[in-house]
Amino acid sequence: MPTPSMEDYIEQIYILIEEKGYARVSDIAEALSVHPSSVTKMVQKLDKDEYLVYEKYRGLVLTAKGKKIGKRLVFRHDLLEQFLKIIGVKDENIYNDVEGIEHHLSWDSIDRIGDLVQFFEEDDQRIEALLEIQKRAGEE
Amino acid sequence: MPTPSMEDYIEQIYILIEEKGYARVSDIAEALSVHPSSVTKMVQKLDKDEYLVYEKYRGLVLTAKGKKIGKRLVFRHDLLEQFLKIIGVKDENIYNDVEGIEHHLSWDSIDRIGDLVQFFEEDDQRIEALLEIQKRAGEE
DNA sequence: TAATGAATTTAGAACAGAATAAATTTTAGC
DNA sequence: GCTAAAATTTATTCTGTTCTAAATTCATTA
Repeated sequence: MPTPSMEDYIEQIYILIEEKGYARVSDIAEALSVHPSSVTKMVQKLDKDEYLVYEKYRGLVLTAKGKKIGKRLVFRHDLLEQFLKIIGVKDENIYNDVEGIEHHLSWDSIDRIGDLVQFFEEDDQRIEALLEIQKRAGEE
Repeated sequence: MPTPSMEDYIEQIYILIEEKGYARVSDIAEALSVHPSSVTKMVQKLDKDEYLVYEKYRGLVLTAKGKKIGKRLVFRHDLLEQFLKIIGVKDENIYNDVEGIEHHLSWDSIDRIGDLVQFFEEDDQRIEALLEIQKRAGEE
């Protein structure tokens, strides 16, 4: 099992490769707001645990295992963003909150939140009713 | 600002004092599944930061600041438990998930989740509809 | 193809939180 | 009050992640 920090790296590497075809140390460092030397160290660990294949100075490629996990992590991240957006959390809080909680929810919870998103997407009146409650709560 | 770990301790101390009138090092250790020596160290830090007053070997009392925060933390924890329960997360996952995410959500998100709980409590049909979606999703 | 600047890696230290083991203090039973 | 057991504390070590600073490798271009 990857640690939360390892998940951050795998997720970000997956996104970078999806977007640009490759993931350089410096890109990863920038995206995660850490120093390049931290990336190198973590990438060595991810190689040892076989989430990716890393060649010193040359770059890295996700393994099948790494890709599979990366894909799920990105899905989870996006779902949580969607969820917070739907229930009306301010944009400025969404990214940090998702970043904080994504590593700490069971897949059971993720699936239930998926159903919940579905629930609201299926019928606009539900969101309307929720907004109504928020207006009421805000006035108190 | 307390760190997540500090929040765990403050929250648990608040609960113990609420339940039994006091919080011994060994009770805190047991409740948080850490060793007593770790509790001592953290309690010293919480004393320095004025969340509580600690007297070596004798015990501790929350300050006004500690009580106020403890109360909010317990409220937040309970709300998140309620939320996961409502959306159908299995009991066996609820505690760990709440424990994991409670320290990482903005109060904006907490408030929106509060509204959401309200939304479902207000009308049983809403929960029914959600259950329906879950049944459907489970069959696929 | 040699030099320079950019990117990467290594080595070592910091930091937070927790563990272990040993020492100290408190509490209970006699 | 004294002693044994329980609770607590101290001192030290460990783990995981990050940082800094220095060394190395790579890439460009002249």
